[in-house]
Amino acid sequence: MPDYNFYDNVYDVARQIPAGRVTSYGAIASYLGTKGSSRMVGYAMQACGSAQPPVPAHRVVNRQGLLTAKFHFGGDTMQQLLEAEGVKVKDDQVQDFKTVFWDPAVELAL
DNA sequence: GAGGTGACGACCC
DNA sequence: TGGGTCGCCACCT
Repeated sequence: MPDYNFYDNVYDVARQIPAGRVTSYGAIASYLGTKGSSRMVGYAMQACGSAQPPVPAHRVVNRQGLLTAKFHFGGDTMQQLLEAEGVKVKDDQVQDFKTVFWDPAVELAL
């Protein structure tokens, strides 16, 4: 791995999330080998606004499929974006979460 | 240089 | 089954 930092790694994985799919902070953290640092993933997302190209942070939710990031988007922006991609969102929670769940450790495995 | 913070997760009761 | 607490590690002040 080159000079890639933890943030860059998180961004890289998040940008690989296909539309209509979502993943969790822990899944990304685990894929990066820092599952214990799930917070770091979320923290990195906080700075995703400065990342280039922009990171689809709206496709990243917590382990419960809850739109925790929505609170930071500042409105229903996150839910609107997810629904626009085909992800059903109800009560700030992703419907059929396990179905639309995109695990980098599996999809990007090998 | 040290302390506090945080978009989470897992364990314990 | 649900709520509360601790741990984690990088970034900011």
